[in-house]
This record gives sequence, structure tokens and C-alpha cells, in this order.
Amino acid sequence: MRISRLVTRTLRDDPPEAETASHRLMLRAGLIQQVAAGVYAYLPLAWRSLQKIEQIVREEMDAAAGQELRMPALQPLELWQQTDRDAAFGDNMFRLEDRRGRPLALAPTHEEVVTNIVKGNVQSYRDLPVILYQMQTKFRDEPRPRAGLVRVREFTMKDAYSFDADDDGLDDSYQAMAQAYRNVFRRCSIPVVMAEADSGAIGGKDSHEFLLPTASGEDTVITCPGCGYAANAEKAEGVYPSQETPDPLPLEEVSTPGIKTIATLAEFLGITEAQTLKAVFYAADGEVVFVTIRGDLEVNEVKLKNALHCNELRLADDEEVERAGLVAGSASAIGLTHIRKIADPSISDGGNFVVGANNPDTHYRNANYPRDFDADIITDIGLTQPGHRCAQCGATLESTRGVEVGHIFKLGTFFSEALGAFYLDTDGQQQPITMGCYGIGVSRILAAAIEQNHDERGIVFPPPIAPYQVHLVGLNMSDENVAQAAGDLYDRLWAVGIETLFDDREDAAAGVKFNDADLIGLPVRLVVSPRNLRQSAVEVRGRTADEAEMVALNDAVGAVRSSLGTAC
RNA sequence: CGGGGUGUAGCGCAGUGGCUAGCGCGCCACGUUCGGGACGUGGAGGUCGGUGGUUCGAAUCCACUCACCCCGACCA
Repeated sequence: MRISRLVTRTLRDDPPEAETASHRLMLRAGLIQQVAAGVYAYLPLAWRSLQKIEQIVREEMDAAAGQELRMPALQPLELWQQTDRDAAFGDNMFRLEDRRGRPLALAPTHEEVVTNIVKGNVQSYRDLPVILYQMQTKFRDEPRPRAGLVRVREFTMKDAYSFDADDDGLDDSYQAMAQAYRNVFRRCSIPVVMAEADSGAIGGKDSHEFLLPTASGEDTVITCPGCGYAANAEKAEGVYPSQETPDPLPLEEVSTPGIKTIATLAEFLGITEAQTLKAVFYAADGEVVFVTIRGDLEVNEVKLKNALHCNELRLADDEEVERAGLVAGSASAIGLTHIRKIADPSISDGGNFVVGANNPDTHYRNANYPRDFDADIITDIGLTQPGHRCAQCGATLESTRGVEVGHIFKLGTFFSEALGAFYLDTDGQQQPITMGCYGIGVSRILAAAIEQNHDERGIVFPPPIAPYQVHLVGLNMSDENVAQAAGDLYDRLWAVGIETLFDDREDAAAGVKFNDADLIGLPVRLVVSPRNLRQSAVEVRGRTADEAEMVALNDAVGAVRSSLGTAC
């Protein structure tokens, strides 16, 4: 490609709206252009890179016995009602109607469709296992898109689905996919952490996320420096600091004027936050529920959602709190009726807690479970935090932010049972197919790769996913000798299959060309100039190299080859 | 969904009721330059997000609306 003919141009200045490095650099280098909130056009340079990423994913999926297919993005809503995921996705699913008023959805994922496909084709255990995958545009009406390609409403996803006879088979498929994922991310120069994750409302057994650790990430990952344990914070199991259980004292009211938060309460009474119980009110599918946990701990909303088996969970608003007769700032389970109460086991770790008195400006001292209050559900709803201890080895847990680039699930038989995908086993008995699903955000890989691989000058493309391998710069292109030599070299490079971007602009100064080359960040830069031509040489320089190397014009192609070889 | 912010030329921005709406970059033409974001001369390019209103007069004031960005989805 000749830059004089390339439709996109680079931006001299940083776009003001872009916060994260990948977003900023993709806009500046002319990789993407925004069309709407969370909707981007992939411009020619990005598209070449994305096709390479897709090909890497394809090769690894094929190597793991995956069969590529392509399913429709446009799907009847009825299909989603059969598994009740119409409700589970809620507003996150784009909905529309056809001309007859028939409800349709733009697919956020494809379990329903793929299960129906397999249902019509697999009848016997002899037909299993099967792994199907596709590269496809997914639609999700995210509440808040952000950070360029990191969180968008339309994106390219590789989604794979495994079908096995039983859990042992699923384990094999799952391991094969996990290994394929590691290979993909290694080839794209994204150093991932594989972290345990919540399996969600579907209720599968295992689930793992692949995350790029970076400060700009959206997810919080809890890691253990002792044993290597890693889990998404919403899933992480840890041990919070335990404390002595004192002899119970009588319940006693205490005046706490103006005190509404745990921090001010503890300070006011001269106690630790762990000596209080925190009260939080949630709306679970519209029902206001009361949640309590030890004051120094946080509620893990994913665990809470799982415990309540609800689709939508959010904090209750002021009106709902008032209508439920709850007193924000001074609430506790004591004397509460007509409302579901969920408690974390931490309410029994310690004792003689300070809790709200369900009266403004008033708290109780010495509240103890179950003497003074009860709960309808007692289950782990605590958020594991850095500083807690690892459940496996006891080391102190740490946390990091991360961008999720892949996610794998063991689904079990939820979809096969709901949609009637059965096979006959060796005894001639009908059995539901055991499923797994495996997603990679292809477009997010591009963002993550740039997030990981850039410097102050621009992108540092990993060679396997670079749009072109070589950035050929002709300096002073109005000089006939330069135009001739650079043009010849360009043709020779392409002749041996080396993808080359040729800066043949006559009107751009050297500095402009060098800065653009650094910004776009192809692995190797070649410079043809009058100065170099006087020694019949061309300058070869890796994107991150300190020094350029002079090579005879005739040896340039070979030099590029070896340079790319070492760069890979 | 709540809060904050921004919409003026391709991009970045200025313009608080009064003449033909400006500046930088970019773009076009010619010339000079030519190894890390050159220079000169001349030019092209705007329904000021939209609708309605106030006014002799609106980019500017008011109302509504749309779009986009950021923060929060927050423990009381």
C-alpha cells in the first residue's frame, strides 16, 4: 500500500476524548473511526490487523478440532424466550420487529442457535464430541461503552461451543480450549492471567477469564503471590480477618446524632469497623431486600445475585427504601419483618456488634446473631479484597485491574435440556448433551495488544498482527533516484510476500514521515534517501531498536527477512 | 438510570445581543525547501447539533430536544 493512496491520515494531536492508550493511539494512527457511542468503523489498517488476529484464532481453533461455521446475528426473539434468557439479558439485548411485527433480536451470543443446529445433527454418542465456532459480529446494548474498542456495543467475537457426552468429555474440551486460548494470546503478545470467574446465571460449574493486567482495565482480579491463585474479584475466595468472639453483653441503645456511614460510626464510638454490622438495601427484580455483612467487608453483588436467583440487582433507591420502612444510615435486621433478609456468615465472626436501631441517629451496641436478630438466608456474599488471605495457601492476596480478552464456561446441560438436544448413549438411553462455551473478543484483542505494546511515540505492533510488516520511507521522493530505488524495493518486497506500507508522499517532510512510522508502529522501517543512496544503501531499523543498520540496497530484502525473523 | 460536561470548517479550538463568524493544523495552486511534525504568496471550505421562542437584530438569551464524552452504577 502506498500512503499517498491510503484513505486514512494520522492525527497530529491526541484526541481529547480518548483516555486509554489504545483508544488514543488507534484514533491517532487512523485505525478506527467512531460512528456512534460504542460503535466503530474498522479502517483499512485496523481491518488488516483484525483479519490477522482472526486467522490466528482460526488456526488455534482448528488445531483444537474446532469446526468453523457462521450463524445469523438476526434471530427470532422466541428462541430466547425458550431458555428464558430474553429476561436474563433484558435491556442489554437489541430488539427490533420485522414488517409483520414479529419480534427479533440482534444476537449478543449464540448458545440457543448453535444448540438447535447440533440438535438436528447429533443423535448418537458416536457423533460426539463436537466443537463449533464462528467469527461473528455481536450486539450488546451496553449501558456505558468506553475506552475505544474495549467496551463497545457492536464487536467481533470468536465464539465456540463444545458438545460432549458427559462431564469427563467436557473437561477435555475445556482444557483443549484453554490451551488454544493461551496460544492465541501468546501469539498476539498479550500476557494474560487466567482467572477463575463467576459462571453467571446459567449455573455452569467452572468458568475462567483471560485478562490482560493493566491499570486501565475494567475488571478487578485477585491474585495470590504465594500459590498463583487468580480469580475475578466477583468470584474470588479469600479469608477475611477473623476476630475473637466476646461474651455477649446486653443490647443497649446509643445515640449517634448525624452518623450515617460505617466509617463515621466507628470513629464516633471509638471502635473498629469490624465491630459494626453494615446494612445495605437492594432491589432484586423489584423486590427490596435487606442485606447485612460485617462492617469492614463489602458486599459482592454477583454472589448476592446468585444467592437471590434474580435477573436484575441494583441498590434500592430512596423511595423504595422509604416505602419498605427502612432507615438509611441506622438500619439493622433487629425487629425487621415483612422483608427478606440476607446475611453474610461474617456477622458471627466477632460479637457485641454496633448496628442500626432502625431509628434515625440511633444505634444499638452488643447486637449478636441469632440472639437479637435473624436472617432468611445466610450465605457467603462477601467481596474478597486485597489484604485478605488466600484460601489455598494463606498468603496475603493482591489485586490488579485487567481487560478481559477471553472467557470460557462449562455450561453443563442447561441449554441442551431447555432446547431438547439429546443423544443416545451406549445403552440406548436418551441423555442431554453436555456443553461448554468459549469466547474471545477479537476486536478487543487489538485494543489489548496495543494497550500492552506501545511507547511514547506510538504503537509497537506485534509482528504477527501488524497490518504490514515493513514501513518503507522514501525521503525526498521528488528525487528521481530515490523514487526509482524506493519503488523498486517496494516491488521486490511484495514479490517475496513481505507486506509493505510505502510512504511515497512527495510533499511530506522527513520528520512527518518518521513520526507517522513510529505512530503506526510496523515492526521494521526502511529508509531510502539521497544520502543513503550515495552509498547504495538502505537503512533498516526495528520499531524498538536504538540504532539503525545500513544495508546494501541489493541485500535489503534479505535483511528485512532476517530482521523480521528475529522480531518474531 | 443518576450526576457532570461538550456540540461553531476535515481535526483542535476562540467567539457573553450589533457590520460579511474567526484562529491554528490540515486541504488546493505556484514557488523555494528536503534526515525527526519547513517557508512564502494566493485560494477553497461553515444550515454555529436540531426545533420552537424572546428581540429591530441570536452562535450568543429562554424552553424543549437530540447526539457525544466523563464519573458513578456504591455499602446509607
